[in-house]
Amino acid sequence: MTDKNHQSFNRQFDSLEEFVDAISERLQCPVTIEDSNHHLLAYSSHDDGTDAARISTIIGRRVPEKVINRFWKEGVIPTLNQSDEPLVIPQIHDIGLGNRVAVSIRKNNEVLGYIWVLEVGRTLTKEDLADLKLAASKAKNQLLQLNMQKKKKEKNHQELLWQMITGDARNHQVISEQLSKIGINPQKPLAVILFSFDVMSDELYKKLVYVAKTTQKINILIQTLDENQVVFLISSHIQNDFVKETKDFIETFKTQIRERFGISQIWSGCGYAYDNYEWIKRSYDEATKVISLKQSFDQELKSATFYHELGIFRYIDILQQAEQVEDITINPAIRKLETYDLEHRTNLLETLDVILNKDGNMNEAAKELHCHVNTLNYRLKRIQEIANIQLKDPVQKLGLYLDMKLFRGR
Amino acid sequence: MTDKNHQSFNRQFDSLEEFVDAISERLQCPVTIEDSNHHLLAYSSHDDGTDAARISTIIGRRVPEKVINRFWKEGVIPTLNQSDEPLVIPQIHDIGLGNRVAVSIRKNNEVLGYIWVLEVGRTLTKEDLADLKLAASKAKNQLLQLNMQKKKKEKNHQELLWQMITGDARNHQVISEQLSKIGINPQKPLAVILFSFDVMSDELYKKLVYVAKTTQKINILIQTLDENQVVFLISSHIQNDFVKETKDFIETFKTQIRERFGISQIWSGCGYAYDNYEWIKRSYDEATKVISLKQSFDQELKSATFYHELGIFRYIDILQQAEQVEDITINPAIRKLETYDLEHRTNLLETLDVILNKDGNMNEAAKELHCHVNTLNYRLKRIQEIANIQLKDPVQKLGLYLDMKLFRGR
DNA sequence: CCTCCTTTTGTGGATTTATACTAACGATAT
DNA sequence: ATATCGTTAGTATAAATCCACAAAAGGAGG
Repeated sequence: MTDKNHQSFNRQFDSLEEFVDAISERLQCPVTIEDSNHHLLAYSSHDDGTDAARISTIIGRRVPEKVINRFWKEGVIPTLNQSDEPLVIPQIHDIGLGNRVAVSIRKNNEVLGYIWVLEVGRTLTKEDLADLKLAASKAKNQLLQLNMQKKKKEKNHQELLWQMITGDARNHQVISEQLSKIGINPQKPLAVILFSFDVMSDELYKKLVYVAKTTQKINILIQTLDENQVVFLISSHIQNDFVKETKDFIETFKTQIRERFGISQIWSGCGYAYDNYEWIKRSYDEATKVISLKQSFDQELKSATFYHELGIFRYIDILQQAEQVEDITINPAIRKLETYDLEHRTNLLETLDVILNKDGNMNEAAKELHCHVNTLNYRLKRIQEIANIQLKDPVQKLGLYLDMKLFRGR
Repeated sequence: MTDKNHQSFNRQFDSLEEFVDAISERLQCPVTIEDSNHHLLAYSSHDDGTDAARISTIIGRRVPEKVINRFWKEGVIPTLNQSDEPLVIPQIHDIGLGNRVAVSIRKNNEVLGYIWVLEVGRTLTKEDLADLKLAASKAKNQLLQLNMQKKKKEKNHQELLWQMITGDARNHQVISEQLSKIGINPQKPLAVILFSFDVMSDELYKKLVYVAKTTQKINILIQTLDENQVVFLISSHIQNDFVKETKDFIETFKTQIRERFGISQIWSGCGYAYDNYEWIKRSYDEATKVISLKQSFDQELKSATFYHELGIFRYIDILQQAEQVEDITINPAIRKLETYDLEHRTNLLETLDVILNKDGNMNEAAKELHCHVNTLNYRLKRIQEIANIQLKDPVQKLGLYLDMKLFRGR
């Protein structure tokens, strides 16, 4: 490294832009600095050749999701996260990435961001790489400062989120103003998503937020941690797209958490998106209920993400409480089937349960029970005879369905 | 009338049997005496010729239901009830009735019973008829005495019934013993049937009990009146037959009340039949709930008679109460359809309701809505788009069904 | 052992249901 | 007026469901 360069990295920079230009000048290549979430912090201005990925990054002010994802799959980001050495990355043509070199900006073990150098026209020498490493260590101070501001801001955001979900902030107007004050002005319906984990740590939480924010499938306004639960406040565009996009997000999120960190036991739930911000608490409560009910009825609710998809199970706990108080007897039909099953070593009650779960679709039910459709039809006939019920009558059918669920809960 | 005869009717008779033999002797025909419910009280012993109906009556200790029914249809019994004149009834061959003469035994306007004279070998003269009328007036005293015993017995019965349905008598053993004490020893499951009327009077109550007892479709152990409601304690044979027979009884009962007294607004309900007599109160409560729910959901529950046939509606009121307390919002799907209906002058909400009531049977639903099946399919598709729901998912479908019912209750 | 009863599985044919495509109509906007 | 959209029906065809019947397997009890 030359003295000149050494000095140039040591001097005071007014801004990150000046700094990135200095690196670019030294290496004679386009340079980009990102934060730990791959959001663009600064990019060198005097760039002759730039690849598609860099253009997208600059335009979108963040690295495109598919690029991040690819870097994860290729092991690039994990490697960067684990060392402060520059990493040479060969070009990946199909997503428009030229040859580049990257290094993480870090304080001890915490990654604060990344410097990316695009190798345009030349290949970096060992000396260049050493200087790049030096530059990364110099960038640390700048990013630390930014990071502290960000953390402070986030604290404010989180406090507001807590006020909203605990019901402390009750007035739509007030909430809206406070959101504006901290730079969030959605003018859109807001909803709460929850993810619940078996274990939780500060480190894991950071990873989760990182993944959630980098999937870019959805607009996360505020996030926070509540014991083992991650709370996201999100904004929707149009109601219908919102549902689809959110489901997509949750799907991707879970997949990536599983692939990248090997965690597959994740419960998720999402409340309605409400225009009126008074109801964000309700959205949170709904998301909570989704999770707790999915934990109790994982089979029945495995395709449910939203509160409205809980269907009949929204009422289950109300009824269970009332049942206990009023001491209503178990439906005699169920009791009779139970007795019959015991006496004849049959499984009519389970059969009925499956039929009800499949809403009378005998083919599906037969598949699940590994028996012939006709067998199932025969059993159904017997069930109706024995239990003295009429499944053709929707009223009785629904009643039995509920009874079965309530019955199971004992 | 001869002095001899006159005297013979005036003398003291030790029993109704002696009395009926005296009439038979005088008229030279078989004679039968029934109480007001057509139960056999006495019959003449020295009978040469007897028709099928009389044999059945004597064997069964009461007049067969089809005979009673026929006499009502022919206007015989109404006529007898309205006058104290003997009535000559031509033979009705198809139910085995020969020629006969009947007269009501009455005290003022109250009918206490009937005397039947079978015209075997001879036809009664005017003089015979006058003597028969005299005999009827003499029988009054005997029947009045019987009637008073019966009423007293009934009072005891009713008191026990009240103890059971109010829960005063809690112990199975005790109830069973008390039933035995008053001559009822069913050793069978017992249930409560209720009939509720818009108006009620002592006279109507008597008529109702008369009809209920004479249909002979079911074994009524005790009956009583509770404001506008008639309460029957009934015993069952086998569970399955019980349901069928009871439904049959209720059907017949309502038909006859309508045909004979022109009353068609009748609510009915029946509780389970319980082995354990502690639960007779529960049977009563169930019957009460059947009636009140049928009054609220007459369309949905028009085929329901028994508590177990209430299906999902058993839970409706629990949920409605909880809804009020917790102030749960109306399902957004319903709200959206409502809005859409208003803006486009459509009936999607009603359409959904019918589809749900018909449990997804599009043909039936189309019939009810007077539209083409394809139209309905199209509407369903639109409904699912607009409301963002998925009726293929049974969980959502059931949830919506409940929401619609709860929603309607506002 | 056989017999009776329940249960399972299979077959064939009638009926119902699902789906795609099309014609037609009326309201609304251009 | 013309085009477009949402709506209603009709037809045709494939898919499924339903139903009656029969063969066969397994168990309980004599």
